[in-house]
Amino acid sequence: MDKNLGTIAAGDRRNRVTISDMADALGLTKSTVSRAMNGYSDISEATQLRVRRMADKLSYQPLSHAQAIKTGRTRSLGLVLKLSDHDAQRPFLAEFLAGLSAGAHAEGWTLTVAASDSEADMIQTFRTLLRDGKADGFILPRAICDDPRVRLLREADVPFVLFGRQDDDTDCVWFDILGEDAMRDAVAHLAALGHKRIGYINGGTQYAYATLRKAGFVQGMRDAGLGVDPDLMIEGAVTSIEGAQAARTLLDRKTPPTAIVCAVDFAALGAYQAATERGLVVGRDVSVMGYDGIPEGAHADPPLTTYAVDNRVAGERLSNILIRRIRGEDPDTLRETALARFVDRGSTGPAPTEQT
Amino acid sequence: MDKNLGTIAAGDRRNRVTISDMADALGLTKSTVSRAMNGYSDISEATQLRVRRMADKLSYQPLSHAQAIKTGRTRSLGLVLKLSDHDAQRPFLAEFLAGLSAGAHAEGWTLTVAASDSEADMIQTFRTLLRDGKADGFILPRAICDDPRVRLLREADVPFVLFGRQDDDTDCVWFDILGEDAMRDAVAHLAALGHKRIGYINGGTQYAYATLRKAGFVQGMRDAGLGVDPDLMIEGAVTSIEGAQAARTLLDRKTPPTAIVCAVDFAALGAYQAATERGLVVGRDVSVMGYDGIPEGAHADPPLTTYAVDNRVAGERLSNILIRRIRGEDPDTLRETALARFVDRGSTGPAPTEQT
DNA sequence: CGACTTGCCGAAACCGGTTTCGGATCTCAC
DNA sequence: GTGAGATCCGAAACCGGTTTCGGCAAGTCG
Repeated sequence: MDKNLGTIAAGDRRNRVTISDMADALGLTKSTVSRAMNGYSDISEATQLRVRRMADKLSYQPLSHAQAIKTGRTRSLGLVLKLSDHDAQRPFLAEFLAGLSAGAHAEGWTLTVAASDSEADMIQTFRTLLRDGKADGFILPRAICDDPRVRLLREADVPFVLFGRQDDDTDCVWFDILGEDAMRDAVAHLAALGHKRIGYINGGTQYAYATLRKAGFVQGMRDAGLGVDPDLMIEGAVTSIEGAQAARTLLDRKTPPTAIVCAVDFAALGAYQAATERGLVVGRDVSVMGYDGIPEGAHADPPLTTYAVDNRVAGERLSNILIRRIRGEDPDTLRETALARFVDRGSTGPAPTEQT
Repeated sequence: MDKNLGTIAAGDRRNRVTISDMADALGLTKSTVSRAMNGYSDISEATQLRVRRMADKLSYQPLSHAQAIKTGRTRSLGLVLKLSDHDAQRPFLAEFLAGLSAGAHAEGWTLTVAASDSEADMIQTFRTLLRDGKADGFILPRAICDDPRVRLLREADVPFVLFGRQDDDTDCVWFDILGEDAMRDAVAHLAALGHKRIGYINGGTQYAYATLRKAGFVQGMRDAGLGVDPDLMIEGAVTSIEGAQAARTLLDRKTPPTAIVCAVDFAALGAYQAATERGLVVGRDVSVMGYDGIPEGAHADPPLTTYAVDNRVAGERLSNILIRRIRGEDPDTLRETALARFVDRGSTGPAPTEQT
């Protein structure tokens, strides 16, 4: 057992075990230790093993910024937040960060976070972070169509991973939740309850997910043998205000829907309000389903039936994928998806009997 | 004008301007350039100026991890989030991070973020980050009484800055919002509306702010010439559930309060629910005031009157203070406070006329 | 049995900075 | 005119790693 386990204070920076200590302890040279640690094939298996064993006996880990000066890489992942997105990502951010951090930490990496106000600012932030070697690759949350970040990083040949999918897959890895499956399932759920006129409130059309979820909804309608009425589909609601507005439009149609599927929970909560304004009881007079699993949904009245996304796991997977990408693994093996979890709460019910 | 402004891509890591380039361009040696950049007094004023001018002509900035290998410092700030806090800090996190990042960026620093599940894990995270030189100092959000993080960092002699205040100020710098002033002001506001029986729902007692805000409330009551009734004060409500519970207790007293001041917005929203359950209309039958300025408050019915905290500014100030602390400025000049902004919305009204 | 690989490791240069040490020049008093 | 300081900068070592290059010993082949 190592006895200096207790004194891991600041002074630790001084009596940190270095590669020279390793070399001395093993009777080898620095270069051999280094190449052994990095798995070079010109070091014998036996020596590699001996070095590795000594490494975790002395709990030696190369200083990332010491390696960086030669290799340019610091074992850190970059995350650049865009402020205008914040309203939307607010509920997820904490868990998402926790996941990212956990995924990075598991491999001995760290997470560098920056924020930017404008898009131009964001691009500049990427460049600075890269130039100063503060990040070896980037996590890009909220994939959007024809993403400027993707363009930048691709042409700069810098590794990145998307949260969300992208049309052009070349050299592009991602993790995503199958929102389209959720939307399809939502329709099936409602159809099973007897609903025939089902409205759909989509999210921001600039985001990649919007197209997918909408397609999922349409597919669900087809699967259920229901007609798709363009008049019952509205785009671009990501806040509860926008959701309320959209729901008002839907509920004021001549033949209003008996159920509304929302691509975003916030919009669904807005739909609650629109329904209440019209004297409709959610879950009885009109069914509402959301997607995201925001905590506010659980406390709404009635609790919102939705598809919950595990943002912690998403973060973990994203970090892991990005690290493997940076290490050079084949992009084609680095795309993952997961399913949203159906949370059946009180906001859906049997279709009200017709009484035109 | 520099012509390679367009090619700031990844290759930039190669044609980055180094200290040797600087030395060549100036006809000096690396050591002179280095000492000039760092303001050593054995370099003449004239030379320092010449070097600095060339530095921003070539836009030279020393590579932080190259300096780190000798100095041990990487110009990066550490932030360790504790997961169990997340529910509470969720609404603020995005803006807080944006502020921290902006404050760091303004000085050419970066932000390293980590998350931890347990407290033991958190301590370990601090140590790892320190040992690997991933952070030169830490921002500690949510100051708590007898903070274990403070103990650790203090004995390790690592710089840190608190968001919130601490009893023991020695070598300890902080930024804080004067919550006690807000609470005092809230009482004055209500007293001016004729309220005499005012309830108080405090936040988590382990947090430093709870003591302060409570004291502010008490002071406000005294200032208004009102008696402080311990039966109308409840501790430890940080969620809307806990707030509802506390408000129920208050509203079910023999002589219930006509107004309730909450140390935390979430609790105030819970109070809304408790009031509604009892057929009371918030803003008419009972006044409610909160603190924090969460966005949900603005959309509540009626919109919550509260004291808004600017978490972006807080983050900015915290970064700035920490950086100056790391640079060695006198701690006594590095403590700042700011005021919460009163947001008068619809949740308060004149005290109902007595009708016992 | 000698030449040619091959496997394995050491020596030394290098990365981009910082820091110690010492030496050249200049000033000034005596 | 000279010795003592003071001023200012260069030379070189150093930090903790990586990488290139070359050499030695063992194995292979004709």
